[in-house]
Amino acid sequence: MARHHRSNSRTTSRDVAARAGVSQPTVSLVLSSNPKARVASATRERVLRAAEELGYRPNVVARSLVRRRSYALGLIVPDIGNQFFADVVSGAERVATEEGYAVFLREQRDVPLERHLETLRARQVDGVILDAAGASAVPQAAFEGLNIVLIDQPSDRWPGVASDAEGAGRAAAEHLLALGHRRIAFVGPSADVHGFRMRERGFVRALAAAGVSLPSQWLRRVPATLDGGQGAMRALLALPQRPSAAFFGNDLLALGAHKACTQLGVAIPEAMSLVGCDDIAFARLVTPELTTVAVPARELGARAARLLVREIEGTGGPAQKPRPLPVRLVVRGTTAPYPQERSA
Amino acid sequence: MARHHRSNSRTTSRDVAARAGVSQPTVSLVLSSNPKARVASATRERVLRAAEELGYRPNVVARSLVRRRSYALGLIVPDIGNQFFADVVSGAERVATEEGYAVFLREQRDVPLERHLETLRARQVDGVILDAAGASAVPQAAFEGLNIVLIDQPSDRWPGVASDAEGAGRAAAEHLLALGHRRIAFVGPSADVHGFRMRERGFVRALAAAGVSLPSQWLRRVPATLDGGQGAMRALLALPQRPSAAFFGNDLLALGAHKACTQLGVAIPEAMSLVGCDDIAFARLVTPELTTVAVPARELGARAARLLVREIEGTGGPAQKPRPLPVRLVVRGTTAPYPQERSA
DNA sequence: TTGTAAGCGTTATCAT
DNA sequence: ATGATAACGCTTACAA
Repeated sequence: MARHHRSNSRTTSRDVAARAGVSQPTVSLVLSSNPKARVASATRERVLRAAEELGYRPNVVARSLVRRRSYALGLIVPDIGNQFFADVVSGAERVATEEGYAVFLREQRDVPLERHLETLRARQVDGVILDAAGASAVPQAAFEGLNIVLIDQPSDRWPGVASDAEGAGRAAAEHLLALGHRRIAFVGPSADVHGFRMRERGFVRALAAAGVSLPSQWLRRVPATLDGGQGAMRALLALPQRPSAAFFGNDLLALGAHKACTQLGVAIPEAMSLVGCDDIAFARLVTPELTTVAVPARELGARAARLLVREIEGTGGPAQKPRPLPVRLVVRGTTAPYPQERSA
Repeated sequence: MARHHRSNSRTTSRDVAARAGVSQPTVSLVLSSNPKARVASATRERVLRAAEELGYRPNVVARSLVRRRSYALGLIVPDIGNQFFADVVSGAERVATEEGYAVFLREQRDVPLERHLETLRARQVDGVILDAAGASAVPQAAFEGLNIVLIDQPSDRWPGVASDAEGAGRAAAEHLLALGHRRIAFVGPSADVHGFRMRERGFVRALAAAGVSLPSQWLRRVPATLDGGQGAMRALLALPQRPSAAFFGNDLLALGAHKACTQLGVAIPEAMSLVGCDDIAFARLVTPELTTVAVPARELGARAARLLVREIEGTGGPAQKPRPLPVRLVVRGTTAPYPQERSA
């Protein structure tokens, strides 16, 4: 194997050209693997060898400038600390890398979405994936000339991917109903995120379809955290009329509730059935393990990236509306038949 | 407020120049806020207004090409799904953004470190943060001409930041010893990561200093996951000679062990004391809550980014060796005095 | 103080 | 098949 002089990126296509005894554009022709440009296999060999020997790596920045394509994507998520979003990021990053795109990661936190879009645009990203960001609240101008893909947030302006959030809620409700529960609570995130609203809607509708009502004191909105879920369950348990089961907008909430029950000596699932949503790894940590609705977070990220790349490159059909990714009820230990119905 | 024509990034400094009636370099001079270039405040005003009106955003790619600085950082972590690394990423991203740098996120997974470095270099990143990657196993050439900062992985070639891993192990040991435990196990990740080895070393040394030995059947190495911890604890409990307490290389392992004890009816902390390490959010989920050693993951990421930027920009002192970030023992519910010693 | 010119490292359009 | 030549949008001397 040839000895590399320096894999230093200061080596330019000029250097390679000099060493191979060809012109600089020829080097570009050889290495960019432009299909419509044939080059004599003899010179091709010489160029490749020279490049190899010099450890040449094309300067992507220069390429971006002239091609007006950066082969870079922006990825904006609310909170990387949340396992669910971490998985989305992981999936998106993998696909993007496979497709030859690099990804600029942004956490929303206190920076307004608009600013993120601005700075990403300044970096000439070819597109942006927005996960659960309040895209509708931002002036159109901010998106001008940007390829956008939304995750869990339908829009008729931009394409997107989503899980079957309504189906998730429905699956949870039907599971609980089938077990004989009729006094069922719902605990949802206070954040106004479309996916969460849909989970709630699917749940509420399925209850209604079964003739089961959801009184307001059993419908609680709290921050989507462990503490939020814990507080909500405490409140529920303090009610004169306790529910016998509850569905939660995500696993964090459900796990918080799980803890509240354990602390207060409320037996799970005998005295209280719990259903979460997402199926994060920690759902199996608690005892009994959490019954939940599995949502394919990584797959969501992966598809978003794939969709965006397709959009950028103009490949793929004419914006075929992708149907939501299916969710799957995972029955574990936190749900049991409603006590009174056992004889049935 | 003036009406923007289009905040489209196709607006170039030329357009601004035309509208302001100045030459293009003048626009550059005004907007790049180059200190050593004074421009008449009248023209400055005109330029700024024109830029504002056209919604001009400088093309960072073009700037990168000529400055030979991309104001972009690479950030390579083993696994974003791991809460700890997610926090590191979050901290690093925040600081980088504050300092005007964008970050390319890379998950190691199956892609070899060398490849990541290569593609990041092709993108002209100004530096790379490497978290718990096997940097020493990679040929020097891969790092040639790259600014590197290591996290939790000391090296005399590159600067880095680390937590006081040895102190973490020591703190855990001293806590357990103070409670009267003498039969103490250690469960560590099988992965050969420096930080983990140091946690182990601190732990083992503190035991030795107290005259307590760690027989080999109480020292277990398993994958750093919930399942790994669960399996390790099962094995420990199956031993003819059970330990009365155990320290774990990270919280995932400890939580897995927690679950194993619960499943097998081993009372925590009465029959088994557990100490984790990291203090991830889920440490408080279980009942009783996990005693652990808190490691400032976000701060680690933040400092790494700060250090890298300093290195890149040549500011800051001459590579002052930063001391490890302090860790803190958080005593919660999984540790109790050794039964026999209660009378003392 | 400001305009002119050169060049960053590529790709792309021509001639040859 | 390959080599000039001209961009891409910006920064940075150097003139004017």
